[in-house]
Amino acid sequence: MEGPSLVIAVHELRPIRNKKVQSADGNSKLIDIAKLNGATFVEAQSWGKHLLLIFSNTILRIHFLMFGSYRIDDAKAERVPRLHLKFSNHDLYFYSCSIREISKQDYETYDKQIDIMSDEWNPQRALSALKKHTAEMVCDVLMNQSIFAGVGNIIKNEVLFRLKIHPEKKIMHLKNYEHIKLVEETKNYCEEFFEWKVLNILKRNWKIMRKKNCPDCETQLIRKKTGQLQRWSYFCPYCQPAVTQTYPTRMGRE
DNA sequence: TGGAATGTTGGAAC
DNA sequence: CGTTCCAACATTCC
Repeated sequence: MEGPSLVIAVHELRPIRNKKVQSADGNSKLIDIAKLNGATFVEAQSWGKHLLLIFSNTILRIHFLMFGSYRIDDAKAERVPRLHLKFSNHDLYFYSCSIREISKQDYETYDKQIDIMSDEWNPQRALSALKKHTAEMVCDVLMNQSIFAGVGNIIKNEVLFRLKIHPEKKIMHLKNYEHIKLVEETKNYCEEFFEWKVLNILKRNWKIMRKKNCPDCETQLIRKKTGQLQRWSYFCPYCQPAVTQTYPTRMGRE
């Protein structure tokens, strides 16, 4: 789950704000579930890919990783939730996610300026951070959660295609204007991701993610695990040429 | 239908 | 002891 989806989660949890936990259960091992009984759920907040549940007596940090999910009322059949909270008006379920309790001090170290979905997100900080990671591949830097908190693999691939940048290009090999575009377009795409996700039309707006051919030139896309993170990159070898590579022949032309 | 995939972590290995 | 690497986890989708 990527940053924009977390913002949606926060919104969906608004009706439960300031409600008392009537009962709590689940199979989460790392938290003291009993402690939540009788506590008041104050509100949810997000930071990057973290969902923070603020209670009267503690703060839980939820990370959905690849397969995590949540449900309001509509429990999944035959599945034990990591955490289930019963309120007077709703039931809240979290599945296959990582849940941890964090301290007030941990909470205060969250820096909104690097959360791509925050109103306080600071593009200048991201830009100067790029200059500290010049020897790294752009695919890794975009997914670096201490630079672009909330950016995930979908956003990475879609942004790089929009900018026609090869995922394995090093930051130092990008032009100055490309550095600026990278920061700007990542924010833009995140906002669009959010809108599409709300309307349930995210996937149909993917240009390159899990596609076979380039939407612009029909060239067969490359699908490769790239960078230190070894996450799947989808890219067009024609539209997003590598630094040293010679341009491949455009499909349909010789 | 099996394999791929919106991700991070903890600990082994060096 | 610091850094790097990789297995583990878990579930939906096509």
